[in-house]
Amino acid sequence: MSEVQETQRDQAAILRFIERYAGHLADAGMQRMAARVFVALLCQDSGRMTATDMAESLQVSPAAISGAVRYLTQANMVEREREPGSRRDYYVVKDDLWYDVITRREQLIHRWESTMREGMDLLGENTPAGMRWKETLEFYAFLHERLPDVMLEWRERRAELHRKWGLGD
Amino acid sequence: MSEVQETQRDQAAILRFIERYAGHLADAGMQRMAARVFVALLCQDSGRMTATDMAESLQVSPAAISGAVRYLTQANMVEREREPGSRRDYYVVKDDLWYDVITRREQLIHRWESTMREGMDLLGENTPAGMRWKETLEFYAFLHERLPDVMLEWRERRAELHRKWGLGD
DNA sequence: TCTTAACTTCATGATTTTGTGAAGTAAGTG
DNA sequence: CACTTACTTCACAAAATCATGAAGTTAAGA
Repeated sequence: MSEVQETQRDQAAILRFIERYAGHLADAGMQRMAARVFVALLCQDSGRMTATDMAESLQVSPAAISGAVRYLTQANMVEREREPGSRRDYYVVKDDLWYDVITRREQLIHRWESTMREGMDLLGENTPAGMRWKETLEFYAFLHERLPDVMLEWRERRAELHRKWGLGD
Repeated sequence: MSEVQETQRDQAAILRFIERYAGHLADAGMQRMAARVFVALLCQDSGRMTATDMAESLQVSPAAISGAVRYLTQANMVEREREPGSRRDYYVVKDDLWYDVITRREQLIHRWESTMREGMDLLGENTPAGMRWKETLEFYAFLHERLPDVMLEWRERRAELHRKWGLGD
């Protein structure tokens, strides 16, 4: 036990952690494999991995990785990078990850607006049910209006933390 | 066409709307049947329905409703009410629905904290990967701290709208 | 007490989702 | 111009999820 270097990581434990946290994300509606890949990426110091690395460390087929990274890039949670003169794709998590994730999700919800408006019209704008949808539209408008400020506030807090942690922004 | 009363609702269209909006919620990770039941409830003037009503209007079995309302009550999106001296359960959506839904979801995420902390420790608090989880913990702490204010702000905005719409708060 | 209505639970079948292996495409490398 | 590596697509099988009917439970009402 004492012979193990302190900086050496317990890979098995990290894999279990990946499964556990990916499970949380899956509970919240994310595809399981995409969640695994995403969390695995978050556990890399570099925040970068090739598809081959992922397949190997998660013990799944390259095909599964292919599907997962398509989901993640479409959801804008991960970016694909290719070094010139190489066939190897690197997938990388953004620097200010949560800013992007939240902003994205808000945009998704914003696309439900037209459906809600239709519901309101069908039920009648001045009926109790119609007004419930009207209020819902107002709620999403409120979020759409207010969230950017809050996320900006986060950016400031984050910059401050990085200063404190000696990361030089 | 002109013989139809203006206040009469197009039930078929409303059912299609229910399916459509429930589909959005399902995309966001909610169980399909629970989403249907929830949206159906939102389309009632009273915001209340019995399980039997739901089964009938959505054309599904009582068993499916039973499962869906269990999900919804556990997720605190809907409340069960029983009138004394009756065997009929009414399910009802809260008045300030979105306040509760958002607050709930935030609480759910808060429960992931211990998992995240474990990840941070496994990776080493001072490694780049460990610091990413540290930052994530800070982000959720930020939300936990900031969201209540924002939702309170929503309550004020809502009260104002209700005044404008003549709903007397 | 017996009947009936309201709801739940459970086993089952159907559908959907997920991950795989195999085949295919594309792009560096010798 | 072949060879190899990196990745994607596709058909299929395994697994998970979903909704149902049937049986069970509880409680009101006769």
